[in-house]
Amino acid sequence: MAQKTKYNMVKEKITDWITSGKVKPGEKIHSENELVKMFGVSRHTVRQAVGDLVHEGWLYREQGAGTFCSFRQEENEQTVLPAQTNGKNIGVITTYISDYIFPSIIRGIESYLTAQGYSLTFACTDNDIEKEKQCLQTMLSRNIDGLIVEPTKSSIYNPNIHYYLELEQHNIPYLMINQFYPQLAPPHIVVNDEHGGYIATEHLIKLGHRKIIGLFKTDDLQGVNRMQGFIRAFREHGITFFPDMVISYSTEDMNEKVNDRLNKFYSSDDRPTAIVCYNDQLALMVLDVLRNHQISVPEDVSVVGYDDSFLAETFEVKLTSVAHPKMEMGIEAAKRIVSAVEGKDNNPQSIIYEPELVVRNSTAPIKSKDIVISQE
Amino acid sequence: MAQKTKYNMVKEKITDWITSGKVKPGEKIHSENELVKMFGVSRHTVRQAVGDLVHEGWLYREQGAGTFCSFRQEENEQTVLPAQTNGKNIGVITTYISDYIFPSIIRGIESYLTAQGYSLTFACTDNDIEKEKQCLQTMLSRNIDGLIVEPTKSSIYNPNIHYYLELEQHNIPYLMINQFYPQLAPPHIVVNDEHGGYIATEHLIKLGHRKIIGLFKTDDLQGVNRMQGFIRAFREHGITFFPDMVISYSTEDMNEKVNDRLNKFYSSDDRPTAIVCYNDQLALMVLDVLRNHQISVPEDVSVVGYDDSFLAETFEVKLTSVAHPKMEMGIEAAKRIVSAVEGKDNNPQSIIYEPELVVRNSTAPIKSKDIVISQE
DNA sequence: TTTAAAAACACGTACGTACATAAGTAAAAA
DNA sequence: TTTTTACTTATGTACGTACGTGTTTTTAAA
Repeated sequence: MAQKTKYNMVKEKITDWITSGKVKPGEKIHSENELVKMFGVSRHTVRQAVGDLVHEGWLYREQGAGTFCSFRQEENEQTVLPAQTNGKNIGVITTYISDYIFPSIIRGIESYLTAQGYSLTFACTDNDIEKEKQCLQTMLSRNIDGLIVEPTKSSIYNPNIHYYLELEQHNIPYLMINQFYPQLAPPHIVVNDEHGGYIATEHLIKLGHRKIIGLFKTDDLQGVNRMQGFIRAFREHGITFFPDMVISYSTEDMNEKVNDRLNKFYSSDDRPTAIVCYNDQLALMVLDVLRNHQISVPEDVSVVGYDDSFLAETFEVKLTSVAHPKMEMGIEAAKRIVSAVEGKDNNPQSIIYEPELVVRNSTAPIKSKDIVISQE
Repeated sequence: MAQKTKYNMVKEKITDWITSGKVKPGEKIHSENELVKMFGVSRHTVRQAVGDLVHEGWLYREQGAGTFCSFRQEENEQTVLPAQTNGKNIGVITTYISDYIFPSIIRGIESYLTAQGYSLTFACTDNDIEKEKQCLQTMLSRNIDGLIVEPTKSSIYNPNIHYYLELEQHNIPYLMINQFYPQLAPPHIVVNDEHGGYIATEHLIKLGHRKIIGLFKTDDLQGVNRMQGFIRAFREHGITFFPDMVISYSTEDMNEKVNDRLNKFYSSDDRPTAIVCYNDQLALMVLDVLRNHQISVPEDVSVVGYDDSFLAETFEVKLTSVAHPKMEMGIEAAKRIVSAVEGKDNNPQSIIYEPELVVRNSTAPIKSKDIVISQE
């Protein structure tokens, strides 16, 4: 993960010496000038590398004598924060708690943390940047040892970046779930939403549908990615894509916008034969609108949801939906933050889950009368 | 102490700004180039000074934006754990988080606590007594200042009572939500579930139904109370009540028991004309079973749910359901625990919300052919 | 008015030099 | 042999330059 700057490469080499046992605690490492010659970099660069390692506790310097390997690398992380004897505290910040999908993630996190004797401090932002700021401040002023965040409005610029930088300064590990801010490039656990949008759309294309519309929430990256997968499916299958086939909305204008556009579509003759939805909850809304127009699913129109929530199973039409491991993601997030907090894994790796399509009754092959002459 | 090197002098000046309050947490300090001019030193020197202060936790840098004052300077001088001056910590223990109904209560609690600068430590028990014990232990070992609990399996004897007694010993206020252990008689915020069960049943009786069955989860007091209301409605309207009209189940055997009994009913000739459900989620299950038997709602059978959740509104048949103020309960719980923690109200009063019936499309007057000769 | 490109700005990396200060070493003096 | 001195080597401080990368503001175009 560390960028491949020269000083980072020097740092890596030196830490390698230590971890491999080539240099033992208390032993002198090569002098700055020697390192300059060895790595072919300037003394400034060597000093930056060594200086960093001194701060991180790997080495210590003695003027006039040399630079030496530290005796206690174990205590690297413990130098800043005082030891909290019994069980640590992990912060969790999410956007919505009422959304039917988050409870399973939070439940995953909670179950693992409690089992480990950790406690969980919780806050949610309602997808409001001002509230996110407040939550981060509260978390920082508490003695949290790690943080799991679902970023707020991740598709637009986020002004709260410096709070995350400060977490790094204090050596408090954090990871992002569901989405992440590209500017920070933190460890993250996400679903490959682009692929999810793609397979949902591809499924419909393979059933013969051409007039497919997509409904996506675009104030978070999840929605934007699903939309991109939607569009890619058109391109890769050589199907003409018209911009008005995508309806994007934000949390605030969801109700009006989706209703309006959908009603417009189904009042005209240019009716789509399939609809890809941002999530299952939206799919329910769509089904409700369709019912009001006396349009039956899947006979007249196919509908695909996303999340494979319990809603997909309990509805009158069982929803075809894109599935991803919700609870596992929570557990995995908890596991990684715990091992990061315990210093077992200073640079947790990211995971990208590949979603899968669960086909149910809401999608069907296109009816012969609806087939349009291919325009390619 | 510090040698009078140039970079030490720059460091001193900058820390002065912070300690004197000239620069507040989160505020930007002068840029490196400005500092160069101000102190008449080179940029290298400024960078060394600022870099040191970043490592010491006074400042943090943001590439492209500037250098900012840190939010937690407390750690610089701190020797012991800071006495959590700002905002207290409230514990919340619930049974299930995935149940569609709890998120709104938790959201109510969270929104109020965050607005008050409080933080929320969360745990859930999965309705398991062993886990409840663990959660209570964790909460006690943390420095929580108040506790909101939804009791686990409140209808059977609870072996964790002494943890609550210990809370009282430590003068940590707590209150129970949704249910409460009668043995403790703590302040509680609940819905009058007995009345809820009563009005749901009364509604059906007034529509002419006599063969009414009730499905209730009886491992918590909520379900037991709703069932008692169900039975009282029969008695008060002078209608004979047969014990087999009630199907009681527990969390574990819900799926089999409900399905079995319901299938048995609808395979025989002794079909009920109305069903009272423990909650909306169960109502969905019931609707699914009915669909499989080609029984239509509300024409053939009326169904009443409980909770008035979003499920009631988005289904193909809009559910008649018993409504209670979910989010308000959370907010009210948070308000009361906060005033208890702040000593404004040492003995918070209990609230009992009276539920109301929301009539939608899933209930209808009994069809004439189904009317049975009254037996009174 | 909105949007997009360009410029200005701020921190990040990397090179160079010079001299200071502390520690160890070897040669010279006591 | 011991002590002093000078030299060498090591890190420490401090100056300079240049260009990279990301953010913010300004400007110009649509």
